[in-house]
Amino acid sequence: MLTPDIYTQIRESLSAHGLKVTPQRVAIYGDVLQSIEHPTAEQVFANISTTHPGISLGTVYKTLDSLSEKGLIKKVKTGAGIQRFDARHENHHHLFCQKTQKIIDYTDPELEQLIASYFQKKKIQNFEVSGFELNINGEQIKTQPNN
Amino acid sequence: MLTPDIYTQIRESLSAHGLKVTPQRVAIYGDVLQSIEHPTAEQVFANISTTHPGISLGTVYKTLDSLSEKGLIKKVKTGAGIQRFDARHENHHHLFCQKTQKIIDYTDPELEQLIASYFQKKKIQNFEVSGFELNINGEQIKTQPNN
DNA sequence: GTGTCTGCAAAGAATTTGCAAATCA
DNA sequence: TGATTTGCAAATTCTTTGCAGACAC
Repeated sequence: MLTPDIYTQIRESLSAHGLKVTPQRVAIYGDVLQSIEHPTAEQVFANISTTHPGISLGTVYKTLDSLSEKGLIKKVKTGAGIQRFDARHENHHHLFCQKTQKIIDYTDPELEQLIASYFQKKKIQNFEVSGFELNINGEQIKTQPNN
Repeated sequence: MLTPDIYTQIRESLSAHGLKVTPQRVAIYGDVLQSIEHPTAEQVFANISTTHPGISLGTVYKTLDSLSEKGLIKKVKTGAGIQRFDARHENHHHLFCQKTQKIIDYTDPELEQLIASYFQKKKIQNFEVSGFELNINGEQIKTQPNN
């Protein structure tokens, strides 16, 4: 659950990016922000339908689009034909679990630094690098539960 | 243009993966192999329609699916809701041009080595890494033409 | 007030599915 | 011959669009 104070930040952020502050937008942005699931439009819609019964799926699509246009959220690069969204701003990477199809955030300043410094010294011909994300493929493994 | 000998390899490869060798499959796999564009199903369909006038788009979808199931090709992770395919086997990464939406292959053994050795020493909790791809975002820049 | 945003429903893409006929092994 | 694969068309799924009324500023 998000604290009220975060909703204040959401409102300010929308406003600062020239987007009118509507309950729908606050709810949608808030949901993506708090979600660790990298939700699809449908999932966001399902999540906020409980608190915003009247909301329409079209609005969710439009809003996710506006938010990603303004850079408040990002479209996650997946190999499937469905779009998923991510609201984290810091550089981070994604673990793709091939078994469960889950996408898990992965952050490590060391990795960040490692790749960034690679690009600093290595210039790619005819291409100006503005950022990067690492897709890490593999499988989630269960730790032995202590029964 | 692919040499006839590569078509032989395609046939053997299909066969070795338990897929029956049909003209359609050979054409589709061949097209993805030779394409540097990371084509969509529609693009493959358009490309091979000239040489295989009767082919159906549904077949292209089914075949791309079979091929990627067998690991002969891969679905490229993009941020858009359209699937694109890649037939390269060696580890390689992708440059995403934000201006033209083009996807360009990028290979560098040094980068490969850099990240691989990172994962060797750094274990991620509850996750077994089987591979990785780096998405490099930025813009293609024109080299000054010598006018 | 005025321009933007929402909800709805319809349209449009992209992809999948079912099945009879054709094809490969 | 028998199992797979194809082509076709219909069905689904995902996403976008247009527009009238509602809302934010």
